[in-house]
Amino acid sequence: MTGRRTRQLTAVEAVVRAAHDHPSAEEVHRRVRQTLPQVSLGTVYRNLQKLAADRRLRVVPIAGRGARYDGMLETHDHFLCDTCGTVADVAVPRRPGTRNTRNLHRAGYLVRAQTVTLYGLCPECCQRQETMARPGGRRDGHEREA
Amino acid sequence: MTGRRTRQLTAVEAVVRAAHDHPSAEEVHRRVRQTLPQVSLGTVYRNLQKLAADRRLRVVPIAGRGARYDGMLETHDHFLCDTCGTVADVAVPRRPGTRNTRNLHRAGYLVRAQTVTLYGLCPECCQRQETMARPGGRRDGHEREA
DNA sequence: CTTTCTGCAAACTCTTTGCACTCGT
DNA sequence: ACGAGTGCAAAGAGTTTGCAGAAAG
Repeated sequence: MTGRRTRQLTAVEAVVRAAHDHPSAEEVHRRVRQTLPQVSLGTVYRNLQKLAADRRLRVVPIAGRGARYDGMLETHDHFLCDTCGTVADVAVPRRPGTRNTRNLHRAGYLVRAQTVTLYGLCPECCQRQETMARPGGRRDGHEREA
Repeated sequence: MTGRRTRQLTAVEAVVRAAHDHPSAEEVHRRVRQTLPQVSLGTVYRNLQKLAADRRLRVVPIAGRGARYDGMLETHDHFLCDTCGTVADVAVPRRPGTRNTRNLHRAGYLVRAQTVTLYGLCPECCQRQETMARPGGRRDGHEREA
């Protein structure tokens, strides 16, 4: 499954690895173009897929709208802001024992990886909401936004 | 944000609540039609959105392809099979307060919910793969964490 | 030289939306 | 009766794919 090392593949991997935000495919395309101005979006998608299949990057699925890509391979988790939609890397320390998945193993599952995803408000949005919260005004956190 | 109780809304909620698999919007539409034959897909989407906003169901985002809906509101987690793509409810017991979201709170995050998603092979696919693995046959060397 | 990969554009899938009409309240 | 909700169909967003030509091995 190794395939050829084309400059497009190399560039896509470099971009994802260098990115500290969690870029969408379209965003990766934009960045790759700074080096290889005429790469096509289709090629970016193909290479992202290939890298994901080879486990050289992670795919972070987001509700509704498309996926995000994450070059960080070490174990870490994600925080998704309800309001602004940004994805942040967070460390949710867990015990190394993986005692939790033991009963799954017994049930016949083969657990390859696990992700913790947290939902809520990021510091910025949290503060903004606090500022808007006025006595008498009722607030409730509904995700919307586009 | 309550809105009107239309028969479409009621039917969509009933279907999602009754479902034990994790149906896609299209699948929900198919099922709702058994009761209300001429509901439109658009309406199903609108009602699924509304129910999600009111937190009367959960949205389970899947990589690449569309979202799945889950009527089970109690805390539980999901297992995604790498091969067949099915979503299964699993119980990953955790200690109530012990998760270290405390440092996130300190950092200014407001954590509303958290999900654990496990990836790997479901019992069926696990067995199928075992059967195919022959001595001398190449191994697909993707062993990663647990 | 062969085979895989690319660019392009069209096709596809999933989801959202504008509009006129319907039906809860 | 008023306006939120609906059906329909068309538009949007995101992703995949067929094909002729380019380029990695």
